[in-house]
Amino acid sequence: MTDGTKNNKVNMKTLAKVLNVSIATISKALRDSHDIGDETKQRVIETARLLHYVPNPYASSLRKRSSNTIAIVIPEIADSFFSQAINGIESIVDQEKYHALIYLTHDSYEREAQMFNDLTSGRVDGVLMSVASNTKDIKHIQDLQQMGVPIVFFDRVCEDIPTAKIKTDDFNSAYMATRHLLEQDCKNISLVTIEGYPSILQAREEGYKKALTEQGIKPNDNNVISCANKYTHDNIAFLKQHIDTVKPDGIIATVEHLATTTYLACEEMKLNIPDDIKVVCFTNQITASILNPPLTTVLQPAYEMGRKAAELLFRHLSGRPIQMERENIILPSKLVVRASTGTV
Amino acid sequence: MTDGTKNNKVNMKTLAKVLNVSIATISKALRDSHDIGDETKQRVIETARLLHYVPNPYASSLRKRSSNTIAIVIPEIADSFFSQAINGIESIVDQEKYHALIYLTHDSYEREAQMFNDLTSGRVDGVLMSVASNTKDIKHIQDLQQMGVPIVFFDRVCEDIPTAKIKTDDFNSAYMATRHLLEQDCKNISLVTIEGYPSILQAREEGYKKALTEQGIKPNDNNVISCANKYTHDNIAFLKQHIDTVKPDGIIATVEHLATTTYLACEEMKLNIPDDIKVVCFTNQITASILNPPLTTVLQPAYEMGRKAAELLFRHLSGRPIQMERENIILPSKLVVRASTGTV
DNA sequence: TTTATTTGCTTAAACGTTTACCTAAATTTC
DNA sequence: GAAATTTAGGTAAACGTTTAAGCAAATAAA
Repeated sequence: MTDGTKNNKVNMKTLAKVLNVSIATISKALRDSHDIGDETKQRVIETARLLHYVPNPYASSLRKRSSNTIAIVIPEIADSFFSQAINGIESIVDQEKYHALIYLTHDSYEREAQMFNDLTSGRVDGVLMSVASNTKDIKHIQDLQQMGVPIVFFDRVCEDIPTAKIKTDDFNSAYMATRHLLEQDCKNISLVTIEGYPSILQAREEGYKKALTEQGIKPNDNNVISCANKYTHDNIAFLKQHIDTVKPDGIIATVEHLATTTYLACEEMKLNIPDDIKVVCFTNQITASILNPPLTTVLQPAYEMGRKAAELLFRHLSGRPIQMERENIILPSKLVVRASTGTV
Repeated sequence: MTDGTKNNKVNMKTLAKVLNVSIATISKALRDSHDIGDETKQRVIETARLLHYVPNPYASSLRKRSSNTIAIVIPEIADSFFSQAINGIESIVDQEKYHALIYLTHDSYEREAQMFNDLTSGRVDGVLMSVASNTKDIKHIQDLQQMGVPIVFFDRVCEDIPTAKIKTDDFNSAYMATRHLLEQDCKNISLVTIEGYPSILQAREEGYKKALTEQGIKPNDNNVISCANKYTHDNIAFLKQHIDTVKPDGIIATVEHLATTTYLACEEMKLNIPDDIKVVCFTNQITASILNPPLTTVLQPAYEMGRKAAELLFRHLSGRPIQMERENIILPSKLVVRASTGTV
């Protein structure tokens, strides 16, 4: 049976035999080495094309001790921020003719540590990552870095690792969001966040508190509620209970999936947004503008952050390394005001 | 300077030296070969752990001619369907201790063909893919398959390639969606779709037409409008013009980003959904239920499709290959009725 | 002319595994 | 107790590249 089994793979040996030159000549010709004459180069390139030669990446990586591959390590993917960030990353990876391995930690430290241990093998030339929210012990990250693998953090950075970081101004945008609610006459603003506390959520909480304090409002721990970090009905019930007891007139939801949670909780409680309660959410969902009512959002520059992170990594990778730890870039988020925080 | 340069990498040679055995013994011990005594195995495993030995994947892949890696080739990623599908895929990839390379075609045949040409190198053991909408020439796919690389299609399948396919019932769900609109008394239903026509959109169009025909309504080409396949303001203008001239009382939007387009077009034209015009959209966005008004959707089993596709691929990969071309799985989509198609 | 340099290619080792084949000792079988 | 088998390892080749080192012929410099 003439089935599709891995057949007649053409490699450098094949080309060498066909052209009656050495394997080294093939290799050098294809890499456009100065060692090889123009005419020979042309002949090699031509027959390589003719025979559909494609270099074996594993042989090449083994020998060169570099893989033309990076890892993208993120908590989750079904999230507008991360999928848009990947788009940004991909735009650079593609341009650099690199390859991207994708790893989801599901926000678990254990998985993250395990993945990092694997990456220790030399599988990738660099890592772009958003750390898991419950990662406290950072030894796995330090270990990988010590092996010489460059890491660039984006969004959920790890402050204790000296390397490039692409962040957005979480503190400030939470501050602005809270200010906005205060200006809309909210007196009792709750922050709906998630447990585990990645540092960005910490920053958002602090921005929120700063805005309150500035207005002479003493932040109350009862106004901060921590949900599970996934979209679940339990969160809705939990939030309803919070609203019932604390009776906030404004809510800041710190992560994307809490938008739906908040809206559904309000709907079930027959609370009108924005009349009874005003809502702002950190989200990149394009549907924000067609929600009921349109949702005021803190929009993160996801694509740009991914792109910038990748750019930095490749700048470090190609040519001489740069001083990664000095790159600490903050791209601004944007408060997009819509009907959920007032009459438009 | 004691900086983090690729240092003291511990490999099998190191272990062999430390334990005073041959490299072969190390290799066999770690793979739990029958050739090695239990005591030696333990010693090897122990020191490997102690010295943080992690096998070099490139050496291993080169020698074994298999990579423990698959490719995920999809048109785009900032789309709920695809990101949820990736979640499903990842659940299996992780379990099988495989690695996943991600490639975005941006719906371009040229990119897709180029990627497939690269994959010819043996970089991956298998491919999970959703084909680009403008892919007509399928030689690149055939070539890869002929090299012995198994391919599983999901969602946007290529019917002419004999291999496993995971689809959803596009024809039927479009039929059901149209029926639903008809039952809600729509008389003039438009289909808003995209140019390029992947086969699934073809199926959706046919389901739509079937439902109309059944009700004695002759499908009119004027009722089918093709937008650009990305979220753009031009699409909104284009759709507004369509609504203005054709005056549909029902709209079926065949891809996710057209939901926002449709809602915004209606809003700008001061058309009330569902009173003036009813809307159904194929989308997996969780915000559908909190839109203004909540959107009736055709919800695809994205996670399950990704998972199933990966399962099939790995069933083929591990153990004896299966008859891939006989696997043609159809997972049902679900029509979730909400306020956008009537009074709830 | 002789010597130095450049050009264009070859040889062979290396990257870190895996595995077919070999071997010597220990054990079993008869 | 001799022969057969099993056990526990070792040797070396192979996977497909890249590259340092070498070398003969051609060219340039002296």
